[in-house]
Amino acid sequence: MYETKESSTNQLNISIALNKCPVTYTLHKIGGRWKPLIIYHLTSGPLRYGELKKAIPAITEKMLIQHLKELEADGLVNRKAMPVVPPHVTYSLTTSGEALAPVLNAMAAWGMHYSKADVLE
Amino acid sequence: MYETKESSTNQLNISIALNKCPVTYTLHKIGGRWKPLIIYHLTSGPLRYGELKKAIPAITEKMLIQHLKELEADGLVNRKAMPVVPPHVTYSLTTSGEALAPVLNAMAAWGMHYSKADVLE
DNA sequence: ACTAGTACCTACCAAAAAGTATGTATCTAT
DNA sequence: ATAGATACATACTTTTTGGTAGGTACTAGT
Repeated sequence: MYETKESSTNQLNISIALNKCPVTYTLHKIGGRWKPLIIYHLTSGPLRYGELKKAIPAITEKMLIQHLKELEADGLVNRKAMPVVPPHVTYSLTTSGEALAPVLNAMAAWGMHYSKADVLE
Repeated sequence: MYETKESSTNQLNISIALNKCPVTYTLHKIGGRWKPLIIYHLTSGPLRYGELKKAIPAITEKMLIQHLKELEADGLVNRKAMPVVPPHVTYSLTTSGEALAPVLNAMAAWGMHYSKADVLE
């Protein structure tokens, strides 16, 4: 009939793909719904949490902060908190975050070229 | 307490992100677990279904064919079936699929550089 | 005492992506 | 008649990602 494995291979497969393919690795780091946009906005300089929120109106605070935490944990983004009240926190790209520029440019170029009349799908 | 919206904004947000960000668009096209690997294997020339399967042992047939269908629908991959028995089907990159090369190269370069001692996470 | 401002946190739920198991068609060779 | 080869299809489940709704802390200003 139908038996299910105790532990799925999902996590395993992630690391297989990560190990086999540096592209998958990169994809894994920038692959959240709003991560490219966040990184893009930070390329022109550090921004405060609230400024990022304003720059990406459709994002919820939960997703914004979740993505920021992940980007920070992945070493792409720096968080700098000033111990004042009300809080003042700025986010900026790290060296490896800035090194993504050529990647993002290549992706943007391809995307702009091949998304003609296709975006509304 | 807890009320739920009739229709979630998930789909809406996808298209917002896609429209705002060509990088997100590109990400959307190559963003399946095994898609980069599939595309990579096709860069050296057309392959049969079974050859792709052998090239990526960890992938299940369901995911392989699902990704191939999506890549085909997205215009990145061509499917050519010979009406013989047993079936003989080859997959190859389209022009836009081949145009991903610089994107994948940039991603691979970044990935290889920044994944040192990090892959085992 | 109360409100405003900033940057979060958390419990819960929904939707999407990935994985498991099994089945199908067709012809050739045995 | 049966098995082998090839390229799928499909029903169902699990895992991950994203969204909703609400709350917190801390101080300054009124």
